[in-house]
Amino acid sequence: MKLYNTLTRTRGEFITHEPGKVKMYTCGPTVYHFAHIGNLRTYIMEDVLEKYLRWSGYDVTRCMNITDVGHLTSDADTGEDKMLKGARREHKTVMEIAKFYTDAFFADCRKLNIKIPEIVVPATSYIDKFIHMIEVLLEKDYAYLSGGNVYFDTSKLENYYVFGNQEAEDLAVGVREGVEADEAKRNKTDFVLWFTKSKFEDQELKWDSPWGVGYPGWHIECSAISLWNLGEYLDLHCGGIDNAFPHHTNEIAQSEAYLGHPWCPQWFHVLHLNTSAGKMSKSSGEFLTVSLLEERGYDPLVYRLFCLGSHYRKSLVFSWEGMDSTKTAYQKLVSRIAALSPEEGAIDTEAFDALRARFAEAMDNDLNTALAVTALYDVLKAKTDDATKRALIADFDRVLSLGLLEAAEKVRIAQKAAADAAKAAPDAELVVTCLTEGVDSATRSEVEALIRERADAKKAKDFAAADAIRDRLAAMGVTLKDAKGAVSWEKI
RNA sequence: GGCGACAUAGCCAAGCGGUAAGGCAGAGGUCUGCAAAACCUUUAUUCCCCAGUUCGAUUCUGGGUGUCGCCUCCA
Repeated sequence: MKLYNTLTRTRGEFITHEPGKVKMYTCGPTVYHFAHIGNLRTYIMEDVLEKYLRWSGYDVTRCMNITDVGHLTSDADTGEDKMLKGARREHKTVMEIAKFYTDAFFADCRKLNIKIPEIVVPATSYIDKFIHMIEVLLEKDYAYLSGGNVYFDTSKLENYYVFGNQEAEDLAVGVREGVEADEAKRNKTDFVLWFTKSKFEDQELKWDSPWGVGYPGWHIECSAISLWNLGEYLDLHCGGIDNAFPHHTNEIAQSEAYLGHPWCPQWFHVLHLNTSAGKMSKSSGEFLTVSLLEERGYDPLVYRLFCLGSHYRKSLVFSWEGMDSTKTAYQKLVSRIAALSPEEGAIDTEAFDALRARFAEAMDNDLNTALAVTALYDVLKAKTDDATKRALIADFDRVLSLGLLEAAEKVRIAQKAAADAAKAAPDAELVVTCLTEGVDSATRSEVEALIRERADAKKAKDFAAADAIRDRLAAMGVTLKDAKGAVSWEKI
C-alpha cells in the first residue's frame, strides 16, 4: 500500500523490515484528564490503519504507552506536573487519577470501536528501562549532566531536524507564555532525559536513580517502551502531528544514538481536529468528549464515520452541523443495510472481487477512508444479490468498524417485532412500538396514550387534532412513524 | 521570524495530466389525510489568484494570497 511518510515527505510504498510483519508503535494518552474527541480522531485513524494492515494480510504487533508521569505543564506560572494537577483538582492520589483516566480512555475506545493494542505499557512500570537507556547514552557520550539533570546532547547528531529543514538558530525559544530558556542546557535543542531538579519541586512521583532521586523526561518513555516491546527495528510509528516536533524528533535522536543504527523508517501523523475557534486541546478551548456526544444524542460511531469522511492528513473542523449530517447519513446507511435480505446465499464472486478491489484501492492509496466509505455505497447500489452485499459490508467493516451489520440487525429486529405485533393484534387494535432504549415507563405510557389519542382523532378524520398531538410529541423530542395498524416512535 | 501542511458547490469531501465521484442539505416526483421513512430524478462550463510547461492543467513548475499546525504542555 502507499502511505505518506512524514520523514521523507512523500507518499511511498509501505515496506516492513521483515516481510509480512509490522511492528507498530503509537503514542498513547496522557491520563490526567478525559480524552477529547480531537485526541480520539488520531486513535480512530490509527485503528483504521492497523485494521487495514491486518485486512491486507500483515501480521501486526502494536504497542502503546500510557503517560502517567512527568509530563510538564505550563498552564500556570506555578508550573505543575499534569498528573499532579489532575490529582489536586480531584483530591485523589496521582496513581488513582492515572487509573481512573486510563479506564476512561479505554471505555471511550470501546464505544468508538477502537481496538486496544495488544501491548499497553504505563510509563511508571518502565523506570528501570529508562534509567538503563540513559546510562548507555551517557556512556556513549550522547548525554551529559548539568544542573542536576541529565540532558541529551543534540550537537552530537549529524541531523537532528528529521521532519523539516529547520536551523537551530531559527528556533524561537519561549514562543509560548511561561516557557523559559533552560540555562543548564549546552544547546538550545537539548532536552532532559532525567530530572532531579526542576522548577516543579512538588513533583509527587519520584524514583531513585544513579543521578539522584527524580523522574524521567517525557521523550525517553516512548523510545524505551518501543525498543523493549518491538525490538531494534520498528516499521511504523504513529501519533498526532503536534508530536512530530519535538517529541518524535527527540525519540529518533535517543533511540538511534542508543542503538547505533537507523530505527524507524516510516512515520504516520494524523492532523488535528479543530473547532471553528481553532485547535481543541486539553489545556484550552472547547473540550468535547465522547460522553458529551452521547448526551447530545449522537452514537459515538457517528463520530467515527465523521472522521472517516475526511483524510487523516487534512485538518478537520468539527461542527454540530457536520455531526447532524453524518448522523443522518449513518442512519440511512444502516436502514439500507437492514433492508437487505438476511438470507444466506451463494456469493457472486465476480461482483464480490470487483467491489472488494475498489475498497482496497481506496485504502491502499494513503488510507483514503472517504473513498472507502463511498465503496460502501457502491456495494449498496451494485447489481448483485443481497448475500454478496452483506458479505462485502461485513468485510469492509472489519476495517471501518462502524458496527453496520449489528446496527442493521437491531433495526430489523425492531421492525419485525412491530410487524409481528401488528399481525397478532385484533384489527382494531393499534400497535405502538418504542424504538429508543432506556425510556422510563412513565414517559412511555404518556407517549403511548397520546399516540392512541392521535390515532382516534385520525380515525374520526379530525386531522387538525391529530397534527396538534404530533406537534406536542415533537416538542417532547418524540418523532413518529406511521405504518398500517402500527406506530413506532423514537425519543431524542 | 523559521519550518511544515492545506485551499474543489450551501456544508463535508474524492480527484495524482484527458475534460469535476460520493455523502448531507436543497428542488421536483412516487407513496401518504398531512407528515416521517423509503424510492426515483435533479443540483459546480469550473476547482483561491497570477504566470509558465503541455495538444490539453483542478492535477506539474514558479510566484502571490488565505487558513491551520509546530518551534520544548498537547493527538
